[in-house]
Amino acid sequence: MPRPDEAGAQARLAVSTVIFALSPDAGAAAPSLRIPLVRRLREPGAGRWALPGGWLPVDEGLDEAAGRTLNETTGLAPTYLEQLYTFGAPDRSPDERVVSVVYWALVHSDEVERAVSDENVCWFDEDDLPELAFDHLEILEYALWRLRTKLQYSRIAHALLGEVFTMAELRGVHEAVLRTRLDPANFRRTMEASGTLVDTGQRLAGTPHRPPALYRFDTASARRGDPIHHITRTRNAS
Amino acid sequence: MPRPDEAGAQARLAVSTVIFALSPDAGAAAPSLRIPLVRRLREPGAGRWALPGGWLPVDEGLDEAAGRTLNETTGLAPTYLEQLYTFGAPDRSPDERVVSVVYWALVHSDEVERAVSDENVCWFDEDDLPELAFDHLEILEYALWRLRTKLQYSRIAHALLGEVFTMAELRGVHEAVLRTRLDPANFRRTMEASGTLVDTGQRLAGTPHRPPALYRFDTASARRGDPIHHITRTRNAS
DNA sequence: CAGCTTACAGTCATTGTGACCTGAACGCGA
DNA sequence: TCGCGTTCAGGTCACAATGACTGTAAGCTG
Repeated sequence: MPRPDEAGAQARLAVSTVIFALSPDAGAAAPSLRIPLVRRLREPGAGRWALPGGWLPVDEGLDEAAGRTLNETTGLAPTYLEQLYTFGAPDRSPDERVVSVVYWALVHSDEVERAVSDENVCWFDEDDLPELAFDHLEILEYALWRLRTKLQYSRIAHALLGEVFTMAELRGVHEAVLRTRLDPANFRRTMEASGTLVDTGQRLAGTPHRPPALYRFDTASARRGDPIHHITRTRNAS
Repeated sequence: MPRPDEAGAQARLAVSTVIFALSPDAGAAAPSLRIPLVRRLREPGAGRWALPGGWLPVDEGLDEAAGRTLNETTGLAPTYLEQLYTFGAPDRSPDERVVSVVYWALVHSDEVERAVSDENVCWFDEDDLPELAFDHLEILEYALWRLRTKLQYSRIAHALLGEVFTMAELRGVHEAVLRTRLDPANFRRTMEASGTLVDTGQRLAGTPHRPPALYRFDTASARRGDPIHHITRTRNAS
């Protein structure tokens, strides 16, 4: 790292997070992706919706700042948090130069109901987004692309579900994210071959049909691939 | 983007780049990956080797700053430049808080000879690295992982070669990066099926054996995949 | 021209995957 | 109680992709 040449004007560092969850109405219809946004109260961009975030304190790490600001503004505790990209075009904010380190997060569907529900914090459906502030729409679309891409080679769908889940629920996550129908038999075969699922032995009772098996994600087998470690928190209170 | 809560201490923003090229001794032995590093002249970390980079000016974009600092310190003009990751642990620099937006770049092998050759700018072999300053070793290893991973699903090997190349040269790039032997016939079949190569019709004369065909990369077919656009410059003078 | 090396083309077996089928297990209504 | 419908769960079949291998063509050297 070089030495500061001058003590003059400098870009400000912000941290923002794109949060994904599934719509809780998992009853009959297919679930859809939802994203919480916060309404901006101050200029620039007052009134518009924006990604939750905040300025980076001098003594806080990037991952910690992303998790904290996300929790402070939405009350959510993510199960998956990963750095997405750093956006720093000189004109992305009208007044001053702002560089945003953007993260993306996945939260359990049952966590959504415990989230802050405010007139300034609102959940939007993936294809029913409002007008966003700054370049946040571009950021959100990039995060969506990354989620869809990573779902196909990594095993992150469990981060959108609860502790245990049925094969049909897991398939529903893939179908909702990828926006396509998947063959139940082939999906089962692929997931069982991946070795990341553990059959709990339990079965979900009360269904009008044959009770499905309940699975758990094998945390031991998930530690390969990306060398940058991702935060996979157990839920903590805000 | 929120409003500054205080005008107090703030992290400084730096931009660094991990540059990859192949060793020019493409005569007989297999080429190897080489990385240019610069010697730090000032504290902290004076005397150690570090990634080329510099502070981010207020009015310059991230991509532009990465390309400029890379060119100023090494004299290189990269053919491929992509953002890698942003490193911002609070203790990664001893004195002040520094957040580094790190890029990775590929340069043509013939570009290496035009590069600055200084006692403060030196090329190191991939497995003969010196002691690096700060967390730059961790950064470099992550960039290496990304290069190896991306080479297998994207077509970026041409960025390490010249304008035209033989199939054996292209295979040599893959073998050098992936550190493994590849079957010539299967490699040819895979590359021809990818549709990214164009036969120039010319053949490389002067070889002691059957003259190989010269290929060119099909720039039109390379525009798919990652929605974040990468800089693919034509070479420009420093 | 013999002999060598590399370029390039083709074959065969294995594997992964999409499409489809069949039986099993449950609740529900007649 | 007994079909009956629905979903779970395990299987087969066909095709594409790929690794291992063999064969032929085209240049140079002695």
